[in-house]
Order: sequence, then structure tokens, then C-alpha cells
Amino acid sequence: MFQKVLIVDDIDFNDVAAVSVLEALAVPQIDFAKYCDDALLKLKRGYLDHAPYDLLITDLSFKADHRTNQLTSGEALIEAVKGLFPEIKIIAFSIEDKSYRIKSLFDHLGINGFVMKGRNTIIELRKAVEAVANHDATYLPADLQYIFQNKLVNEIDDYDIQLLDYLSKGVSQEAMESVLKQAGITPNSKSTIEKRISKLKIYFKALNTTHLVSITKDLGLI
Amino acid sequence: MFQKVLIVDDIDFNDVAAVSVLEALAVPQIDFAKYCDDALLKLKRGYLDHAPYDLLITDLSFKADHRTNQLTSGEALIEAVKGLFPEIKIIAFSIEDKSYRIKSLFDHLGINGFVMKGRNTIIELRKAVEAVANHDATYLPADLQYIFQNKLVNEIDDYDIQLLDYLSKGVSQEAMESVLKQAGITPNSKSTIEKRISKLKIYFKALNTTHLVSITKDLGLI
DNA sequence: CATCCCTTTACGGTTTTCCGTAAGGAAGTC
DNA sequence: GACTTCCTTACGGAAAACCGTAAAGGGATG
Repeated sequence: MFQKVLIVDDIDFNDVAAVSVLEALAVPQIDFAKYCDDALLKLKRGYLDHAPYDLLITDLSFKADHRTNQLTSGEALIEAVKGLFPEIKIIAFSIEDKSYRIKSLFDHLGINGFVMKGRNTIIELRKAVEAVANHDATYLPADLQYIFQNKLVNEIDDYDIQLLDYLSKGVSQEAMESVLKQAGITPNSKSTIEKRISKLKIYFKALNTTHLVSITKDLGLI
Repeated sequence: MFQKVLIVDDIDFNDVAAVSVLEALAVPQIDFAKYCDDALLKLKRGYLDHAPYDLLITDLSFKADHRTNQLTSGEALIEAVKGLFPEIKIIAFSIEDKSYRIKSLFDHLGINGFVMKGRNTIIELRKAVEAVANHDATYLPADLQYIFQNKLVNEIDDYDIQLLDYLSKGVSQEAMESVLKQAGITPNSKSTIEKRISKLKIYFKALNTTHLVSITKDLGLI
């Protein structure tokens, strides 16, 4: 079992329950952080003190407040941590069931486990920690494993997401061509852009571009 | 102080912390429900047993799962409870800081307090329960009181919300006229609709309709 | 290097949105 | 009743989005 665990979550309520789960698993040292920046500092401190953390459990979404932070999301934190301490195990922990975001955590950030906050978080978190500790494998609850078969998250690529993101930020199709060129994204002709958006509309059964953005926002793609 | 409190939240993690707050306030009986339907049943049971609850603390958003429920949101639960047991105090409890939704809880549903899940939930919940117990008044944390001065939630009316909602569902401006007529909503001329949408775009600094819907979705207006 | 296949690009016409101007209508004031 | 004011409706031209067709480019294959 893990010896030193850091829990990162901005909602204090969650710490109370998380600590009870870890105590039940006989984890000797459990620390907390409410901000991603603080979390990274603690991880560095542990490393410098020759007492590194061996498990990081982090939320994905953090509320903004008066403090200005470098890292503002769990994704950013995980990326930074993976860069500095590739050895540490990471379990992400979120209320979101947006499959695209979860899949990308495994695919791009290489997390070891994912737990969805819901009606069985206590049991799920326990299972996830045990699985990551013992089998050295990745843990994903049975009810979320569909995301790797799900056609949606496989058929929609990064280019599509980028396009949808620009659309949601108010970039017109007219202006999209030069925006993509600026950003160094290809293809970027007006014609291809039109065709992609049109394909997305068919895919998501959207009646128009506004509808398309609304749908994909609900799905958590953007 | 309250004698019998019901906590309704679908995330089991929150119960652990909530109960510790209430125990610290010496509440003798604390019950839980993970579904709104169950919550209503427990409240009815209490009433029939001549041991009614005197405080309801409820989340607003509930995840859908295999169960089919009558009440699927905190708002629906609060409305039902207010109808059956007007005497009971209600504190809503949510991760959302969407001012429009919170304001409407006070204005339309008459809740007694609101607590936002965040970095100080434990203290805030305690304060809210004490305030509602003692002063018989409504409790809203200082950092949220701006919502009642906030021009946004006062200047945007139900008609605007309706319009934005239809737009997000893919209704074109072209079709909006007849859709509004079908729904019995006035004014419904193409011209007025155009003007309203245009006003909203200026208000929210949106570059086009898609951007407008994206912004207002982020704000929680729709 | 010719061929096929697929993606990207170009173009043109139709529809929808956008935006300004102006007319119509209801309520309130003097 | 004339006038002002505010809201709604009507209309028309410009811009953008939409949609189909066709040409150009870029790999892979034989």
C-alpha cells in the first residue's frame, strides 16, 4: 500500500471523506492541497526532503478565486507532475462523466486511475487505490469502460475539437481561415472548414452551428 | 437548534462531511437520501409519524442513473416540499455559482439559505444552519450577495432566457416566429426576435449567435 | 510514371442572418 | 384629442452561412 498520499481538491467537504477511505487502507501519511499550485509545491518539498509522495489523487476542476494561480486545472497539474515526477501514481477524481475528457486523461496524460464522484465514491475510491497499489495497472470503473469503445470519442479528432472551440468563442466561419493560419493549424481553407462543420452537424444531428456548439458543450467536448 | 435534519445529496462523499458539521451543532437526528424521490418519501414518513423534519439540506444537481425518478433536481424537490410542508426550513447546497439559478431559488422557491460547495463549505454550512435556526431569516454568504445587486440577473428577463433556450436547441431565427406563436409567447415577430437577440449580443459582448449561446451556457442562464 | 483514392481547395448560387430605417399601435400626459 | 414615449412590426439591402459541384494536390500501388 502507499506510504504518502496527496489529495488535491478545492472542496473541503471531499477531504473529510477521502481521508477516511485512505485511513481505512492504512495509509500512514495523508496530505491535502486546495490549490494546484500548492499541490505541486508539496510534491517538490517531499522530493527534496527525500520523502516523495507515491500517490496523487486530484480533482479536475478548481474554482477561481482571489488567488492567481499558475495551474488552474487538474489536467495542468497532472501534466506538470508527470513531467517532474514520472514515477508517482495518479488517480483523477471528478464529478464529470464527460467521456472525451476522461479518455484524454488516460491517452494523453497517462493517469493510473479515474474515479467519478457519485453515489459510490467511497467504494470506488477504495477500489481504485487498491488496484493502482497492487496491480500496477490502470483502473477505470466498469460503468465507464464504454468510453474506450465509444465511437464518438474516437471518430472526433483534435482538429474537430479545435474547430468547435473556436466556434464557441465567437470565431465566424468567415474569420476561421485566417485564425487557423495564425495558429498554424491545417487544413485551413474556408471550404474545408465548412465541410468539417457540416460533417459535425450531421454527426451530432445539430440543426445549425449554434445548436452544434450547444450539444458539444453539453457533452463536455469543449 | 434543529431536531431532525434531512440531507439530500447524490455524492456520498458529501454526507460524511455534512454529518460532522451537524453533529458539531448537536443535532440529534440526521438522515440522508441519495435521490430526490427518496427524500420526499422520508419527509412524508416523518410527517405521518408525528416526527416531522425541521430542516432540509439539499443539493441541486443529481446524476441520472438506472433508476427512474419523479424528481430529478433539487429545484423540483424544493418545490414539492414547499407545497406539502411549508413550515420546513430549506438550505440549498450546490457547487454552482450561477447567479441566475441561485437568485431564482430565493425569488421563486423561497429557500431559507444557500451554501456554495467550495473551499469553506464546512464553515459556511455551519453558519447557514445557525442563521436559519436562530434568526428565522434567509442566509446567503457575503460573497454571493452581489447576485441581488447584479444587473445581469435583473436586466435579463424570462423572455430572453426562453429565446436563448430555443436558440441553444437549434431553432433558427427564421423558425423562431412560428415556434413562439405555437408556444403562445409574445412578442413573436421576426423583427422583434432579431432585435432582442441583437440586444443580448451587445449585452454579453458576443460576436455572433453561437458565441452568445456559448457565453450564456457558461453563465448558467440556460 | 500512370493510376487510383482520398483530402483539400476553389467557386457559385441559395438561404439565413444581420442591421438600419421606418411605420404601426398602445399607454400615459397635458 | 394632440403629443410623447416605448414597444412591436415591416421591409430591404449587405454580410455570412450553407450546400453542391468541380478542380487541384498528395500518397500509395503496380
